[in-house]
Amino acid sequence: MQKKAAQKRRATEIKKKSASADDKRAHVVRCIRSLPAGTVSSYGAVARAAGWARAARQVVRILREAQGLPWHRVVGSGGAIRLSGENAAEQKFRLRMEGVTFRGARVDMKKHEFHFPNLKFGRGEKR
DNA sequence: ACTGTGACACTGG
DNA sequence: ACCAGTGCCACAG
Repeated sequence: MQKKAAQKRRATEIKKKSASADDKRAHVVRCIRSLPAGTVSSYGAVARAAGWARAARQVVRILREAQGLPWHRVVGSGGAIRLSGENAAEQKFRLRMEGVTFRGARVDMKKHEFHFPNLKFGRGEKR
């Protein structure tokens, strides 16, 4: 049975290396999917909610790559639309369709920011 | 290995 | 309100 033990050891070692990044991605995806229509969140907030503080840019990457996500519900801090041209228009359009209101060029966060419930991924560090 | 780039965030003028 | 500078993580060249 040493063979089996060895196999297991190898497996856990591999997991130790690759697992975390993938898990984090999964958490981010889940957070985004959990955004109710008519609400928004920010890149940084999503990252923290997923237990991956300071990974706002990775959230962006995921938003672009992953399919079937309510990408339009994620904006920059303060409710700023960070896309440009057609994309920005598209996002604003979709948000408005869901009843989201704007204050000038940005989403009215007071009214629509979504506060993630305490999910227990891994404590998002503080700064 | 180093540099540049990105749908970012935060601080300080 | 607008801009730099800095920090951040991942990926492409």
